[in-house]
Amino acid sequence: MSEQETGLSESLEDYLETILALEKENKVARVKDIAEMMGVLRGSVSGALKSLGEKGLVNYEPYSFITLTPKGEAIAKEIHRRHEVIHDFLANVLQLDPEEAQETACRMEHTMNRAAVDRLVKFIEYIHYCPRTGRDWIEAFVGFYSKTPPEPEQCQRCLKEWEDRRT
Amino acid sequence: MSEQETGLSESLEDYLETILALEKENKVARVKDIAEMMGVLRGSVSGALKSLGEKGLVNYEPYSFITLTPKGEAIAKEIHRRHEVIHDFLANVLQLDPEEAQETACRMEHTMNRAAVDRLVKFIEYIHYCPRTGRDWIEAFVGFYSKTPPEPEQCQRCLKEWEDRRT
DNA sequence: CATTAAAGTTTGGTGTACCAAACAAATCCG
DNA sequence: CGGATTTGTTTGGTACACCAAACTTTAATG
Repeated sequence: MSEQETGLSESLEDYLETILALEKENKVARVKDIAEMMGVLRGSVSGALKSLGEKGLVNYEPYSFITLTPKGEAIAKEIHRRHEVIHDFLANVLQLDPEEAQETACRMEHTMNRAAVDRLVKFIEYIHYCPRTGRDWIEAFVGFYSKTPPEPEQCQRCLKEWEDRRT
Repeated sequence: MSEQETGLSESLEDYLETILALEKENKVARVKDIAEMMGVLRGSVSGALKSLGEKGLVNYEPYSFITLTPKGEAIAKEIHRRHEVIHDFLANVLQLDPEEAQETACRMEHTMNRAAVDRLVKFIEYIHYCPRTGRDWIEAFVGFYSKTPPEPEQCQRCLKEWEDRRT
């Protein structure tokens, strides 16, 4: 019981997310595929499924295919959504390289609750919506973080160019 | 060995961070204070200190006062820095309420590595440096997330007001 | 300085999450 | 069909992080 709102451990949240992905890909999840996708042995999966089954989050009988219950699916989808939002921010706003964004999102999805992620969604929307920011403002961020601090006049020039583009 | 770059568990990272805080406050850390600050029993602290001692991160002899080694201090300061950066983003950019920002930062500090936090620092700087954004742009975010999506003309009005302020 | 209280340690036990490897069931296909 | 292969389960064991409570050391003070 270490986690955020779901009352599940990171590990169990990951299992649900993985099962959701496999359900989409195939129709059901198989122990072997879960194990491969998560990089654990099949025995570990059996244990986790027993636990998720007892919590009413997966439909699981030994030797059966595995599907999410409505409750499990709701959690899986929420975690997956958190992952995507966070990944979007890391990759497209902060512009971390793809691999790093992916890995970091995998960890962060268990540490930001719904309220925080919702606010992050709004923030990303805000950047795109507000006429003062948007795509080109994000792109200009690359120049900011990769070069030494810009001269004030460089900012003025950039600002002027932007104003010209707006007319 | 579950964690980000330090090779330490979240738990051990938290111990280092707590010891750093206590060193600042008093001169050394005491088992009792660590336990209180972290909400664990003293016995748990002894175990953690043994582990940190073996790793060369704290100076620790049974019944002695506790201080960080240079190596331990470097890690503790880096974790603390991550906490502060993340907290700043959550509280002052996303504008989450203080308690939530605090708690979320405590969890996130273990999931973002140095590169990600460095980039986040740059991003926050960028918001304040770039003449198109800055303080008032952040403040206007409140209006964006608390009300229904703004009308385009509302954005135009807001933009005009900003341009007027700039002259 | 001797006793008591506070601080620190140790031991045994819990729950989680994993692995390794022996085992059982299901499936494949000659 | 029926053995071989694959897939899934179980069992025993490790590591971590904690608690509860017995115990030991240190410190406080009458």
